Amino acid sequence: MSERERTRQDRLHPRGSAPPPVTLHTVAHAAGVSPATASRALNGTTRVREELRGRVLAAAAELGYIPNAHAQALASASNNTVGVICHDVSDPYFAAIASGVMRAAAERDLLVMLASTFRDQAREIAYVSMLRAQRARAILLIGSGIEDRAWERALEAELAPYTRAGGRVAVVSRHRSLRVDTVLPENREGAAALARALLALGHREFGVLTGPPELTTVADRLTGFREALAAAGVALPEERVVRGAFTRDGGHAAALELLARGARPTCVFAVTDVMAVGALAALRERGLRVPDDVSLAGFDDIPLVRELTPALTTVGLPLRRMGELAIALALRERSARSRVERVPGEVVLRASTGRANSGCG
Amino acid sequence: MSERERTRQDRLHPRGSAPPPVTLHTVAHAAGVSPATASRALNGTTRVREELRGRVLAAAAELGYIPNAHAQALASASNNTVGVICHDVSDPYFAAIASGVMRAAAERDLLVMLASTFRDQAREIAYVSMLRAQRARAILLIGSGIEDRAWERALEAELAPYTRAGGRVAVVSRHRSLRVDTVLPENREGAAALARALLALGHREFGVLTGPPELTTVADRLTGFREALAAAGVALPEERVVRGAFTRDGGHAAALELLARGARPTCVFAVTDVMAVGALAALRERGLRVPDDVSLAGFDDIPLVRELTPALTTVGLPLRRMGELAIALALRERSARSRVERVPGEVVLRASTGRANSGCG
DNA sequence: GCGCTTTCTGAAAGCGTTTTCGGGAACCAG
DNA sequence: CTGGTTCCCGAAAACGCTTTCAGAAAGCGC
Repeated sequence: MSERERTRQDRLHPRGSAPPPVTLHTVAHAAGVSPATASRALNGTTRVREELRGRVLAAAAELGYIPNAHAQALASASNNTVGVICHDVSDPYFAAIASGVMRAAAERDLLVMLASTFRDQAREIAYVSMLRAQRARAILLIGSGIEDRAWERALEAELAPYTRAGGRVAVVSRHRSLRVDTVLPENREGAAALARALLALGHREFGVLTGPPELTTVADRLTGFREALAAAGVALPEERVVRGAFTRDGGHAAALELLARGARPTCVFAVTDVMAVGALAALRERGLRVPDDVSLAGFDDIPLVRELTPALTTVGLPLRRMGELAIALALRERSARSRVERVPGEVVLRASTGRANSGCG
Repeated sequence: MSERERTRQDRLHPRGSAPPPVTLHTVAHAAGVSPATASRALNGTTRVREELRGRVLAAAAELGYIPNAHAQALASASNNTVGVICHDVSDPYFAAIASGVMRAAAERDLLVMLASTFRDQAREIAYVSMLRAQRARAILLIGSGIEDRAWERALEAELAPYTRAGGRVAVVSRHRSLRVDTVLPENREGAAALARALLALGHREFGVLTGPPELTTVADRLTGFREALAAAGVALPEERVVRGAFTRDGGHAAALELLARGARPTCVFAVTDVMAVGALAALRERGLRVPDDVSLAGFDDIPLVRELTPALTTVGLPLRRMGELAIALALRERSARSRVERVPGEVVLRASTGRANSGCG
């Protein structure tokens, strides 16, 4: 080891007690082979005499060698990380999907870099950029699709060079303005099915709690619900659909607003379970019993709604599954056209909905 | 550009349409400066003539240059990622802490690599190893502390070279066998305070639903609860504390078992909210009204317990805050001794607990 | 024993940055 | 003008790995 070689290390580990990092070079030296052979022995890319192979492995174990992923990535231009950008990890809906992603990633020995925009759009592009810098093998966007052309264009511009360079992109629960692989719940059909189920229970007077209309998830569910009602000849006056933030408190506020408008529906549909949770609390506060006075339904079937009293009627989505699908899609053999995996929702009737009660309010 | 230079690129981007990656070299060339100057202009590490600086920045923007994080990490031996290993991201308790970590990381422009062991110990060490390979600036362990010497020793052996090489380690909600920075809820004190509050409500007959005893979080809470009862001269017979899995269903099963043993406590304490959720369902199934027939209390104050009916009495922990603290701790000026940040729990009485009812069962 | 494959191995180039080092230009005082 | 600073900038080394390329060793038929 020449004198020159030490200078850099000294800089990096200024403390006197700095242990010399063990590199492939160290291992190779200890095993009495060249770094090239050591690399081959460790990675099994090429045949290497069994004896040497053993020596290398032993030396590596002995020295506690851990390859430098950065050097590997740099040299081989490959990498076992995927990036995930999530609308809001503290929302159970996205958390469940993310959890599915992580499980699938673990099975494939991938490391996931998870970022949450916490509902701040600007961060999304910033994160894409960071993940590009990391040369993530794939980038997954979970939720947060927004109908905003300028915005989408900017995002697309950021993504385009990435895919052109071989990166994979997939989105989950986000509308399809981006021409990438997509896992999409059948929001419209699900909401329609739910509406039909509620109609079958005899409901005719509905109230709807919805989120920001530029979120296409919201828009689709609203559309599906509306269409199904229309098909049955049931009106849904505009003042009966009230918009709130896409959160528990948003649902709470929206429900209050609905009642404040004097509406006395026999059934309330919140476009997400999270909003339904808030709505349930709001209805209670106003002295309404669910489902006796008013029925309540949500969408998503996040785990917690099963624990509510009454348990919430909703449209069930295989959240974890969706996350797994996204990874599978992104890592599958590359195809020219973007694929769409539609996942159906299943109406699950629970105690929060009952037969329509003629007398309410 | 010599002919030689193209060969590598061709291999990496085999498709004929492969665009030439834009590197620092490209930018420098376009700006008519050397890569060294381009690097300096971009990073602002050294003064560089304003005019050149402008040219470089313009060229970078024009070409859509994104630095290769791997090359940067390799060259500078620094890195802006932190690794987080979480006991189970799909558990609301850990998810909330992780969410705090992510928020804090975002503020510091750090990328987080999140891994979940999904309660499988073996994965923990494997992940530490992967994060070491990534040269993460810090590694955070969330939960999953287990009282198992052999195990802890193995983990310690994996961590030691990492910290020696300058890596930071912090743990959250995990007992202190590892000599690293720690964020620790005051489990014992919290449980004791809760016990006192319950005693004050007149309860004398308790049942306890607990998790795997080797999880020190569980053990500490149990101890605290027990001690407070003992201090008040109230007995807690062994058959009244039943052990279950550390999950919703574990709580459910444990509650059933408690009743099956013929116990008819006036108050049940589940060592975690998640278990309490299952317990609530179980009590209901057995026809017991909460809190009229039996009171129920948990620990953690995860968001969902506020939505239960009745809302759950529990010991509140600043979950997000704990995650933030962990990052702050890990990134703070290095100190020889490991620091411990103790976070107190606050008893929050909600509707699931009432005054002791002489007649129960 | 001689050429010709077939295996395996090592030297060295290369991945895309950062940082050291030294030199040239510009500046100031004398 | 000259000598000494001060500032900027470029050449080149270094980071730790993978992979190409070619050479050495071994096997084979003749």
